[in-house]
Amino acid sequence: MIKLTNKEEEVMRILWQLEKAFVKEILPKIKDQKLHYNTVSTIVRHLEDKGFVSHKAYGNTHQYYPVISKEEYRKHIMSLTSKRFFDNSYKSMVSFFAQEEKISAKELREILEIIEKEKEQ
Amino acid sequence: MIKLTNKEEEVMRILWQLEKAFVKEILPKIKDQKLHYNTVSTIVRHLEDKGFVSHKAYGNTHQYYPVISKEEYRKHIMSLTSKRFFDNSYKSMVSFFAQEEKISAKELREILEIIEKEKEQ
DNA sequence: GTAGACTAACTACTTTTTTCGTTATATTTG
DNA sequence: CAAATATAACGAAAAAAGTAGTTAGTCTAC
Repeated sequence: MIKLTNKEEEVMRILWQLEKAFVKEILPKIKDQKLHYNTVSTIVRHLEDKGFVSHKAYGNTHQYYPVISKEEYRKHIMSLTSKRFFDNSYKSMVSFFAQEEKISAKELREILEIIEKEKEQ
Repeated sequence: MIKLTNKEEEVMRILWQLEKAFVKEILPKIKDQKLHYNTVSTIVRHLEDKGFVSHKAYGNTHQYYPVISKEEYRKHIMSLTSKRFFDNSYKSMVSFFAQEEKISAKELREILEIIEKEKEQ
């Protein structure tokens, strides 16, 4: 999977949230910064070139939607992150969260319960 | 904390691994690509400007070492990632790993045990 | 001490990413 | 249909990141 630039990733997150959107709907969702309409339009077209989004045309205006799902991309990103910072071990990543108290024993137990239930079926 | 570029991050990972290094020791550790000595030297100096590394001079040559620890940076990166892709919830990140079978029930239980042991003390 | 090897600093060029002006086309309103 | 408005596409400028040549200084070995 091709790496997205920062701005491309930001627009993708907006598209995942909105599910489908016109450029002018994406525009006000961009944080920290007021971008030009054409800037966003260009970014979206780049995303289309890279195969991350597609569009449905209504006359002259395009409604864009994700082709790559948030789940697929997350998987890819987390795989990179685990490689880069945790010796490719998700277990050590989760241990790290536990040590940093980003996740509690209670939450871990809740997740465990869900897994075990699924196994039974 | 300032965001590092891709190459800067790669060099930081090498410095975290080596703990301290001269440019010529970093050079052969760079993957996928043969970089020019000066390129790496420039990257390291950028890292110094950004406050991520410092150096000890031996005459004219500099031995560089991390000032920001791997743990600090990981914390920062994981916080960003959880915000961007998991609605700021580490629990849903870990659930995601479980669903994708990146981590097993057994491993989760092992982590749990460690936490609970620590609590007792 | 002088030639050769090595290094950091500086500088400039290249590539990638981000930004937006211009244009052409379509749509809406009167 | 004409004027006003909106949009996509294009293209190019600006900014950021990546790369490496040149220079000047230091060290080493003769």
